[in-house]
Amino acid sequence: MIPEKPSIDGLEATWAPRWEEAGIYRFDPSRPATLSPDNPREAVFSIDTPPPTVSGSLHVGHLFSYTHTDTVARYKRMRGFEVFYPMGWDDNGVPTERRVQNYYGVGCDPSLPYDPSFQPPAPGSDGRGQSPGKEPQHISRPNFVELCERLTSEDEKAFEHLWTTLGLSVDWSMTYATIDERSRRVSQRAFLRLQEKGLCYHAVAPTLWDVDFKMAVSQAELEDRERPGAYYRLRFAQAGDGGDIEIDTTRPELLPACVALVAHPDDERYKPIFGTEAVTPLFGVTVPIVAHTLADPEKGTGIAMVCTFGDTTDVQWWRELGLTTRTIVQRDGRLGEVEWGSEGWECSDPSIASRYYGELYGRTVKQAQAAVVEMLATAGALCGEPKAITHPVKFYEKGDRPLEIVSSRQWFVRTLGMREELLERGDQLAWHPPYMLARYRSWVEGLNQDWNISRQRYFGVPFPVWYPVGADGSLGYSAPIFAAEDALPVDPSTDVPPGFTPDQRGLPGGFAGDPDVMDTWATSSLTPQIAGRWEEDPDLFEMVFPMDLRPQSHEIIRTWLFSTVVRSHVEHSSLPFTNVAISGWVLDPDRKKMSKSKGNVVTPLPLIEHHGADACRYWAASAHPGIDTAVDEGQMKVGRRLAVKILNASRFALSFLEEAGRSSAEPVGATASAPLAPAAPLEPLDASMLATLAGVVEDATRAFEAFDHGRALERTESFFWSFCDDYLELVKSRAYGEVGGPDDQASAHAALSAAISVLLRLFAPIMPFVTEEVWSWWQDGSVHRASWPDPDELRSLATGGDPAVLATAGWVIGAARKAKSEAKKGMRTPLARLAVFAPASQLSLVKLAATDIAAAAGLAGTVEAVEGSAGEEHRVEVELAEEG
RNA sequence: GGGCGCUUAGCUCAGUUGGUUAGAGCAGCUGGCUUACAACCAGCAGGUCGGGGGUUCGAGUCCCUCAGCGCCCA
Repeated sequence: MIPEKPSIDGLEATWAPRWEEAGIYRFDPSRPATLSPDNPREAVFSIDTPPPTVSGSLHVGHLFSYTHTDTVARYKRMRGFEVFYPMGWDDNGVPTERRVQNYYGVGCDPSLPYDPSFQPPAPGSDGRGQSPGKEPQHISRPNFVELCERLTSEDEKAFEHLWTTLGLSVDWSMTYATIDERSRRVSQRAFLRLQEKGLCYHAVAPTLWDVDFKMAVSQAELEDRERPGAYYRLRFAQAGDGGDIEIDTTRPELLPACVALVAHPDDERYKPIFGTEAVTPLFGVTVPIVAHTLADPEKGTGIAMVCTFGDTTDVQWWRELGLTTRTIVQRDGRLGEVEWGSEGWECSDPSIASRYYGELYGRTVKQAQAAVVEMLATAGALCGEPKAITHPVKFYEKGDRPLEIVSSRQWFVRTLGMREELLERGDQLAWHPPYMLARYRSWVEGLNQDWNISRQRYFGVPFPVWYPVGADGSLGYSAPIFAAEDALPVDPSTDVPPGFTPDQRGLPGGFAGDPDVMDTWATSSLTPQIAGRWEEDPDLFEMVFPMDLRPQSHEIIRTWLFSTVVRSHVEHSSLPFTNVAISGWVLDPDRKKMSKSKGNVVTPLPLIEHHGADACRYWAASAHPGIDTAVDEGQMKVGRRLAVKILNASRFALSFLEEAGRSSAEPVGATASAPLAPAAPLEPLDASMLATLAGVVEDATRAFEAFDHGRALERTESFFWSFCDDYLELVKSRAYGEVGGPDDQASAHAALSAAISVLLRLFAPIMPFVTEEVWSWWQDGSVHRASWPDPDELRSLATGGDPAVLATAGWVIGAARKAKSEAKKGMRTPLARLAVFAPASQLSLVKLAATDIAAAAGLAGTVEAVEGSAGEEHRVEVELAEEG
């Protein structure tokens, strides 16, 4: 049944619930074995969905990149694959934790036991928690996690609403969250496996540290930011003969932590003094003068002071040169206590050093810098004026103050040792677009520290580890107690290790839980294992792993992609997925990067409400893989117009079938279930159109196989518009039965229904709503479970079809339209004469469609075909009929 | 500092191994209520393909170089 006045408005609300009810996107684990008994894996297309951070806000970038993936999922489903397309929620991590703390006015204390009767304080009226200054209520980690789960389930609803309105074809029965029980179990199991393989270790080491979050940060979470600074030139004394050495530093406040001076081994200026010693100004500490190739002779005076620790180069020098450690910066970013003269802090005069240091103790690094500079100036150890510079400073990507490097106990994964293998894995992966591999390679090549997976936070997956408490109350870090795999997931803050009783917690001879949680990437690096139910549903895991597709954006290649490759490499000796499709960023309409601080973030739902989901998807799908794209409502309007056109053109083409008295059950379309078999051979024009369409199907198929939905759409769309402008106009009269006989009319009807059937299926992955709506008028089942069009089937229908016939006929009626338009007449104006001047080969094409051309052009007589000599320009002469 | 990408009409972008006169949409202009569509349709106009050099019978496309923008890494 074709509605009288079809509309694209409201299709989302109609179809999204019907799809869910009918379960047409449900993954059927029994089907792959039916499709491919020898290797069920081959019948599956699995997608490692990016779990969005649910405590973050909805962003038009979500609409953009998830549409890309959905077009591929829909395409593969139509190709006959059983598509595994779950959704995940990334709730684990710092953003959620902060939100919960503010919202409920609570703080987490992992030393507290779980309180089953705990009720959260009422959230603040504005959702921002308790009144400022009020001391947060301290609660146990499990209680805190419950609050996080309560709040994130609200956020998840907003995302789910967006996804269903957008028409994502995910299987909602497979949804996971990165903090749910399975994710915790999988993360802990994978951690224990790392431990067994010796690929994970626990150590006190220099650690990148955010002084506000009071949390370790991994190399992957670093961000360089250009900050103003200054070079201060400090005068050191040479030990012994009393000469001076001048060094430039941007961090004079670390002078008390100086452990050496370093210059390049080839630097002639310093060669003579390598192996000798220098004395620090103010504090009188004797430090060695050493050589290392990382010292830059061009920088400052070419000799630098090494402090523990000012930056990652200091760490490298300290490690490779075997230097001593003098720690002054504490975890709160303030300078800690130092007992000058004690072991490790030997100096020429402890009382002087203590006096100077007294000015610095307890201050922030920034305050200490001002103080130390003043003291240096007074002491005459500062050479000249500070030289202002702008330089890159390392920050935690979510942090506000520069990172410090402190010594702390952390869990590390041994990634440095597997650099070569990881580079090989990157080469084995199919990258779309291919050049994104370079980002992975440059990241892996630049690794300079093992992956720190522990975070001093609460809302994350705990380490399944306890430590024995010694008789003196100290923790036995060298003898950690690991949970048994079959007990997972555990929370060591409430669960008790094997062989202990709850009352032994924290007591000498008892145990204590590891207080840290895993880095959020340590969990999300396992999304293929979590979604695929690793070791919990082996049949499923076999069918979906390694995943076929990992869609993601380019800024998390070094985090999500890298860490997922690491986990799969060490646990499964394989890639976690075979293809990665990288989406570009969405830029604001002025092509600027969107950010909250700029206030230019566009939210997606209003766009869908205004333009329709198909229109928004059209805009998103128009983008090519990896290319940054500006929000363009103009393109959405174009998409909306296309959707309306699909509706109207289909209504027109299909109306002939209804008029001819066919029911929807009859074989009217070239579908797999009902292949079209016309009674007589098709008219040349009809066969030409279908042959052209067969080529379009091939192009679109090739594009989708390369994950290039933009190209597939472009080819389909451009054919569709010429189909509407030229073919529909040419065939109209014959389809109405105004010209030609019953066979000619039947040919038109057959070609129209075949074309609409194919076009709807080509558009279905991109515009699921309007195509489903039209499909429902005349076909059984969902277009999204129909088979992808087959070019060979189309060609067999269009036997002998020559695409040139339609192209030529279109050129001729285009000339007629142009003549009418230039004469400022309406398109219905009849023609007195239409003559085509062209070589014989082209004229024969014109003759094949002459009747349709005459009818479409409004020509009463016949088309004149005049053979031109070779080299003569092809042209069409048109005379309009006299008025009246 | 090293690397990657981009630069084509006023705007947003196509242009797949080099091959007729470089395409589309939007915006603009001129027309048309046409029996699918006026939230529509038809037509027109608009480009020395970032600059320079090279390879080639032939370059938007390949090579070199320079510039601008963006990103990645250090």
